[in-house]
Amino acid sequence: MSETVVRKNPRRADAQHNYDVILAAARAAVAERGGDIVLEDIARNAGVGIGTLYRHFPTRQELLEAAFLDEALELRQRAEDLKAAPAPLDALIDWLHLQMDFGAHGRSMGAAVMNAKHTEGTEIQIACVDMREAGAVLLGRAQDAGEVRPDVEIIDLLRLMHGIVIANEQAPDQSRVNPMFDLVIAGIQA
Amino acid sequence: MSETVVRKNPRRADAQHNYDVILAAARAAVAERGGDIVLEDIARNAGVGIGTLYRHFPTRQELLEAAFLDEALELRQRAEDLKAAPAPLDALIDWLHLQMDFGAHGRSMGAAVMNAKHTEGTEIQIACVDMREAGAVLLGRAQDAGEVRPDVEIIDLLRLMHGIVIANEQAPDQSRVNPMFDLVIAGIQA
DNA sequence: ATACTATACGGAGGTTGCCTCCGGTTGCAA
DNA sequence: TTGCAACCGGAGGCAACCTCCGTATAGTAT
Repeated sequence: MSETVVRKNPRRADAQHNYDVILAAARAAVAERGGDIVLEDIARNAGVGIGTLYRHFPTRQELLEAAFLDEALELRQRAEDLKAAPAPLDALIDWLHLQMDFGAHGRSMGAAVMNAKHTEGTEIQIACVDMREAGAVLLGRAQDAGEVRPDVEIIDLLRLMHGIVIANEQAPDQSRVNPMFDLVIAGIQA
Repeated sequence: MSETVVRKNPRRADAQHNYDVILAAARAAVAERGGDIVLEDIARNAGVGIGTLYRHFPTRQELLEAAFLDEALELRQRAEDLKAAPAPLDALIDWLHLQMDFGAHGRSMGAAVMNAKHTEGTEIQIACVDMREAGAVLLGRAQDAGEVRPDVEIIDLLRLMHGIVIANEQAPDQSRVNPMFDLVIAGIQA
């Protein structure tokens, strides 16, 4: 959750410290308010000036991406764990459920994490690709087992999970989430 | 597109005129910029003060809803038209495609139009309910024909359409939209 | 035609959040 | 210890939101 991120060209100790503190504050804020965080609040909670925040995270997007890095890593790990599960389709389903849970404050995460189209080599970009590839393995297993149609692609599934979350985000009742999910699952089965 | 909206307690002629002009400006803006319209631009283009805009549309949401009223009406009409189509499932599919096209600038519309949970009796609320019910008829026909599973609900389909649109909104390539759509369609079939 | 008033107009200005810029500060290597 | 590259931080400019209230006028009553 809060391991110090190591950088290629090492920064000064104070800079690294501020980076960590800001990131921690951002994570806390995202956890409770979702993606519509107020950057100046983050800075204040972190005990740094707004300028410092912007130096470390030039865009709101970058801050969000950094805040979600852990989630991407964990989702990848969960996929790894599920590779050994006996029922490939169930494993895939479980993992897709996790996708929705993790992206619960979805709008924010979605844009940041779902697409790995960002500047090559970013930590978050790599993490996203890894996560997606791990998911692709789960999908592949289910396909090899003949449980899922071979033409289904992991990116579509991930985006659908994301779509389900945000389409229900401002709805008062979350009761449609599961039916929608089941409908998608029905759609991928062989 | 621009029929004068009649109101219960008639307003002054100048007020009605301004209402119409503002709405026209809002529709134009929405058509080209999507939901992230700038209210002061709308007012300027309409040739009224910002105060006047806010009197007629106290919240951004209300303005958007009013701007999308036509689309909801047209979607309802399209559903009516498709009721006579020979192939029920194809008719449903066509209509769902229309949903995506109309909601193309989706984020804005989505919240406003997809849910009919707003204050009872609003024009837009009624229009949404009507639209959805018209869609439900299409769905029902496909179900009666044995082409779609009987447990599918129209609300889930609409939200999935919405979800597909917004999940792809910030993606550079729209190429996943159709696969995702097809996947959903596969999921509803009997 | 005139006067009256409920209704409507409009924009100045307060608020919030975004982001930049640059004078001052400081870690750290020599 | 010193010098400077790296870093800090917040003042301030900007954009958009929204409110408030003095002014204007449509519609009506006389």
